[in-house]
Amino acid sequence: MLKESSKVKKENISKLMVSFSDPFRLEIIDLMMDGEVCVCDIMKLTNLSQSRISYHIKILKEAGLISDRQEGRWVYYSLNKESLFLIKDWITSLTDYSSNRKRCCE
Amino acid sequence: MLKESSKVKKENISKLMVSFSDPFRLEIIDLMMDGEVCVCDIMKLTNLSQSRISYHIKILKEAGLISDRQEGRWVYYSLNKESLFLIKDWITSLTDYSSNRKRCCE
DNA sequence: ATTATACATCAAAATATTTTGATGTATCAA
DNA sequence: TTGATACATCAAAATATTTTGATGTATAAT
Repeated sequence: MLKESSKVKKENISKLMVSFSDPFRLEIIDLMMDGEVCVCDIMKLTNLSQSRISYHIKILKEAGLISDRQEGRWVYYSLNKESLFLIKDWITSLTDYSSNRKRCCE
Repeated sequence: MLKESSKVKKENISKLMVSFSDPFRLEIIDLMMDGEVCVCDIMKLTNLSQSRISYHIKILKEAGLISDRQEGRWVYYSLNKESLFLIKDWITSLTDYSSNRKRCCE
């Protein structure tokens, strides 16, 4: 079980996981593997509507999974590696459990 | 971008991510860090109703995140490490991107 | 056989998320 | 300063997920 001190982290994890839970967001994340993208890139590459993309981008941003950088009329989005490492650490903590004891109903 | 050959894997990832996207499921997963648990364990430790727990367990199971083992009247659930490694690998592939080129609108 | 326990399943209701199309804002080019 | 581009935001509609309470099934104890 996670310690009390990791409660804040756990809430982050929860938001990050939600941000991963939509197939279109996974597609957008996938596009960002190759580097920065702007909304118009995503439109061309996915055929999703502009407002639909903006909506999903917002969720990814609020979860802290992506960062943005404006340059003129364009906004470039890219994956936030720190968040990815946070998730990786959390998954690792799950795989590292060792005991296998039964505790059921007794 | 993921290769064509990893399409099936990608669908798995999607389901796994959805299974992580509910705070109560995260709690249940958290409990399983210490080893096997049965529904009655989870009931005691979380105060969620039995059918509610069964519902979430079902989603975790269908995503392949947990395995079950029946023993008499009890069903023991535990984390499926292979799935966890699958996710970890996918996250790693995201953190490993190197280029940072702009491709926007040109 | 009867009863209790542990859990699954179901349908309806409650709730949350996503999509759509319209409108708004900032930047830039002519 | 007009018009076009790039994107954000909004409210309503569409859709999906979650919760609830009831019922079902298998196992096991009496």
